[in-house]
Formats: sequence, structure tokens, C-alpha cells
Amino acid sequence: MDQVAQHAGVSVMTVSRVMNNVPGVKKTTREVVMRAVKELGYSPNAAARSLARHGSGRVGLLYSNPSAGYLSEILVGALDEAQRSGALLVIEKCDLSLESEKAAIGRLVSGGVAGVILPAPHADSQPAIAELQDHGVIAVAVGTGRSRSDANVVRMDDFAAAADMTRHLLELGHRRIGFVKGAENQTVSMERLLGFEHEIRNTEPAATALIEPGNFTYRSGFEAAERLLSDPQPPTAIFASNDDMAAGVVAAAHRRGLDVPGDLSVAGFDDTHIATAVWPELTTVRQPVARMAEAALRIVLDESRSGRDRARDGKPVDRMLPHELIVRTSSGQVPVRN
Amino acid sequence: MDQVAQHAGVSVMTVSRVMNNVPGVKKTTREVVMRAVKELGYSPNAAARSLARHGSGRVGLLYSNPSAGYLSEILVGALDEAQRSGALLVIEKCDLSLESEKAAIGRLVSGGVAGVILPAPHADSQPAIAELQDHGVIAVAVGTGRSRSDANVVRMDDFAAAADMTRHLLELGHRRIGFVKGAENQTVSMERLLGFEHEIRNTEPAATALIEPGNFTYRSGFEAAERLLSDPQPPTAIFASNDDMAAGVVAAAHRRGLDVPGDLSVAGFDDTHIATAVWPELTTVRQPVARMAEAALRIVLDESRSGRDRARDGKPVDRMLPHELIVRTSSGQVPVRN
DNA sequence: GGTCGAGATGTTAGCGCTATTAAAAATGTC
DNA sequence: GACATTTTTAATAGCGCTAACATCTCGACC
Repeated sequence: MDQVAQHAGVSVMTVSRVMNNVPGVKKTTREVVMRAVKELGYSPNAAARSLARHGSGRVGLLYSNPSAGYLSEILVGALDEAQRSGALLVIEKCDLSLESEKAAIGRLVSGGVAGVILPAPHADSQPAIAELQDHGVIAVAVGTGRSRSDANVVRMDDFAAAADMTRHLLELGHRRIGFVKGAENQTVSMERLLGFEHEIRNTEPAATALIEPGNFTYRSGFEAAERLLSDPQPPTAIFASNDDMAAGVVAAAHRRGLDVPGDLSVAGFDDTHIATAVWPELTTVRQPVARMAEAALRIVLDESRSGRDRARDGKPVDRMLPHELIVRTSSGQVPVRN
Repeated sequence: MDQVAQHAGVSVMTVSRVMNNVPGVKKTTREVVMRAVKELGYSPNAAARSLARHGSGRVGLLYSNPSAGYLSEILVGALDEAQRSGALLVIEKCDLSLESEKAAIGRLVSGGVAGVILPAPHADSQPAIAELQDHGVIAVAVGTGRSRSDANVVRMDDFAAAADMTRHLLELGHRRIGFVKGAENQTVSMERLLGFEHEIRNTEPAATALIEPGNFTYRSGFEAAERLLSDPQPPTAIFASNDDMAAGVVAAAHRRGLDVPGDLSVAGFDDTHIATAVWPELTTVRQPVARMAEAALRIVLDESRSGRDRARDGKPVDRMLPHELIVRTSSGQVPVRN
């Protein structure tokens, strides 16, 4: 850093200001510094930064055992941003029991984290958020269905995404569509269901929805499909609330000798690994998980820095990231009824 | 740390020595310090440590897009150990092309890492290892099949594990067993095949092996199973070289109306997420991925510290971690021939 | 022209830890 | 018991960066 400062003919402090995008640096100076940084190939030392910032920049991440692919995306996103902004990621494992969650949060707090990222399914854990709040630690829920008044939230528009997917199926001509719900304890499950129902209700000619419970596991998807397909008038498309369940649906269809998408269209949600692992590859909704994790980390960092002087005043952040409909080969035109 | 030192009646340096297991501290002193550490709930600051150690403790991790579940386990293991030993993980993404690999390594090296962890499939990338060596950076290959003379290795005994699984199938009475090979460019594929063949050859009464190519993807497993099952004398069990392919095998069996394990036993390898996601849950071999990542990180740290004074002398480390046979419901007694 | 003030930069003092060097205590030797 | 030798412990100086405050620059205004 000294070298950069010398090369640019300024003091180290100015370099620091430039590197951190602190306002109050003349544009020309900033440019000179930037050029020096590039020429010398300088990159700041995360450890030193974290140290000088008084241990700020320690961020916790609670994880249990979600869809695995989900976790790796979360980790990659968070780690990436952590590196960029010089934060230190402290990850802590727990299972879904309340004690375990509480214990993990305790470890995180005593580890001196400024904030904690709560990916699904912890994003909907009221006790976890309350616990964090009690300790004065910033909480960011990632992948929850709704905005919250007591915690920052990073999410996608599950309602709109489910509606998009439903519209896709309707446009392919399907009018009898099965839906496999997600786990009850996650708010996204409800949002996705509502988005589905909203589109079904508002279509012309009218469509019929066949709704089955599920809990985000492959097996529950398989079983729901078994029930749906043994209906005297089975659906021509099934929309499962996540990819694991959609894979289960495909398996159930294959077991009955049904072709996908020839006889049955299948749609998933999340675009996790399994979506492209199974065959045919799943039509699904891409959830920008890595980007969401990045955003969550950024929120913790921003809040922890600004929150020091100004009292806890404002509303929590609610950041919504765009989703994307991914059409692959598991969905197709409605079969012609003989 | 000051507090701990005061509480224990020693200097901070002694505390530092104790925390780092440096030899040259009297046993009694060490105990006193330990007690003080516990009573005060002290935990060292990773950032400060990394800073003082002159930036040592920066470790790179190259990842592409492996089995997803694999990546998250690697990350969790590495991150966990990184935190414990105060190292900083720098992760870098790349795809399988050589330029991309080289570019990622370049970024890592200029980021000043002491070593780089290469999980599969990069573990078998000769150019990557050579590149690292050129830059004088420690390389650790994780999940390769063989020991190497030019890089440290953390692995499991793929040969023995495949043999174990084969023996399991033989003990269930199967004598006509299909095997789906892994990708050609990974050494573990060969090890697993050899382990399988070894057991098949050494069994009484004699067994028959039906070997099909595969490339670790669900689809290749599916297709291999299609070929195996359309044999006039189909196997009663299929052993796939990883879980994704095993899931494909199960799907192919279901599609033909075969019950698993009633008509066909299926075995996988790795015990990734998909093993318990599909139904029936897969009998597989547990690969201790997280533990392997931990070990890899530790090797980098140890080597980088000791390597400073003594010249590059000794053989590279070859650490083999134990595997475990996981019997679930996808494997069963050989069906009685009618 | 001189004073004021706001914005732009520079200075200094650590953040928590470890290397290094110096000192003290324990051990051994005759 | 005096001295050399080996442990074991203490003191001090940074690692690379940023917060807080000090200083400077320069135009506005009386």
C-alpha cells in the first residue's frame, strides 16, 4: 500500500479511501490512485483490513442440510463476496432442532460476528431471528417467502416465479395441472402455491388444479405423483415446488410407463444440480442463490458499518433478486387426447 | 490475549505458544494457560494471526462444477479447518479447459496463496500440478486414485472400497453383476473398476461381470443400465461407479417395471446427496469428503510452515482416509430364478 | 486583503497476533 | 559451588490496514 501511495504521490490514507469507495476524494486523485493500483497489481490484504476494522467483517453463516446443491451455491456466493470485501466467513453447522440452532447461534455470537446469514430453511425460523436480535447481531434471511419487519431479507419473487411457470404450462395447452406443495414450515411453499393458483384462476379456457402435499424431498414428490397419476382423470402436467420433488415425479411417471414430456410435462423449481442431472432435464425456475448470498453478505457489512453511529432506526432491508424461467426438455405441448 | 496471559500469570507470548502447540512450553505452564483460556472463553483472532504470520495461511481452492454435493462438502470441510487454524480460504472457479484452469491458478498465485487444493476432477490434471509447481506453490490433490511423486495427495482407497462393495453384492448371492465405469480422465475410475474385477475373479462359485462405460453423469448411468438390462441374460445387480449414475440405473430399472431391490440390486459410490434423495435410498460407499478437505488444508499449512527453512527435500505427503460401506435399501438378496 | 469554512489530504496510533531477540531459570559438568 | 548449556519465559517490534483527528488548500464573503 505504501508503494501505491508513493507511486501515486499521495498518502496511504488516501489510497485506503479510494480502495473503500469512501466519499471525499477528488475525482482526479481517485483516478491517479486507481492507475497506480493497476500498475502495481496491488490487492488489499483482507486480514489486515479485518483487523484494523476492529474485527468487523466477521460474518456468520448457519447451515443445516438443505438441498446440498443449494448449500454449495450459497457458500460460493458468500465466499466470493467475502473475499472481495475482505470479510471473514464463519460457518456453523446445526440441525433443525431449536436447541441445536440456538447453540450454533451462541457459538457464532461468541465468535464475535457482526451478522449472521440464515439461508433456507433457517430463514423462516422465528426463534433464530429473535435470538440474534437479542444479542444485537444483524440477521439476514435468505430465501424466505416474505418481507419481515424484524430482519433483513434477501429473496426472490416466489409468487411471480410460480406464476411464470404456470403460465408456461398453460401456454403449452395444459388445462389439468398437478401441483406438489413444499414443506409447510417454509414460507416460500405458500408463495409458490399462491402464484400457481393465481394463474390457474385467471386463465381462459378454465383450468383445473390438482394439489398434493409434499415436503421438498424426492420421495414426497414421487408419492404425490403416484397419487396424482392414479386419478381417473390424471393431469397432463405436474408442477413440483422444487427440483428434488420434480425428479421424484419424473421417476413415478417413468415407472408407470409414461413418457416425459410426451405423456406428462414436469416442472421443477430452483434449478439445483439435480435439474440437469436427471433425464429429461427439468424445466425449472432459476433461483439466483449465489447472487442472493452475495447480497446477504453485503447487507451485513453495510449495516454493521453504518449501524455503529446512527441508532437502530430504519426499516430492515428487503432485497428482491430477479428469477428466470428455464425451459428444458421435461415440459412440452399437451398430448392430444385420443 | 492479554487478559488470558494476565489471568494465567504468564506473558502473551507464552499464550501464543500454547495456542499454536509450539514445543518448548513446560507442561504445567501449558495447563495453566489452557485453563485460563477456557475460563475466559478466549478464541484467537484469525485475521490478526494471518496478518502477523506474514500473510501465510492463504490457501487456494480450485473448483469447477463437480457433483455439487461434493463441492459443498469440500467447502464445508475446508472452511471448517480454515477457521480452526486461522487460514484464509481463497476460492476460484474455473471450468475444465486448460486455459481456464491456468488462468484460475494464475489468479490464485498472484493472490499470494501458499498452496492450492485441487479437488476432483482437477486432482488428476497434470498441467495444473505442473503449473503450481513452477510457481513454487504447494499442491494438494484431493480425491485422486493414486499416489503421486510430484504433489501431495489426500484420497481414499478406491480399490478396496469397490472391492468391499462387490463383496457385499456377492454375499447377497449375486453372480451376474453389471458395472458402470466412471469417466476416463479420472484415475479413481480405474481404481474402482480394478477393485470390482479383483473381487469378481476371486469368488467361488464363479461370477460374471458385465462392464459398461459411463462418465459419472446420471444420463450415462441410465444408458448403461438400458444396455445391461436388454441383455438376454441381464445382471441381477448393477454397481455404478458413483451415485449419480446409480440413480440413473434405478430410473432405467423402474422404467422397465423392475423393482429395486426385488428384481435388481443397485449400488452407488460416494454417498452424495442424491444417494438419499432418490428412492429407494442407495447402498453406497461413504467417501469422507469433508475430512479429506480438512486434511488437505492442514497439509498446505504444515508444508508451508516447515518448508520455509528446510529446503524442498522429502517425498510429498500421501494421506489415505478410511471409507465406509453404507448399506441402504437399494441392494438385496438375489432374486430366486423361476 | 483578511478571515472563515468546507472539502481534500496527511499523521498518528493502534487492531490482535507472532518473530525475534534478550533474559531468566533450570539443568548438567567438573 | 562456579560455570557452560539448555530449556523456558519475557519484552519489543512490527504485519497491512483503517479510525480519528490534525492539517492544509482554496474560494467566498465582508
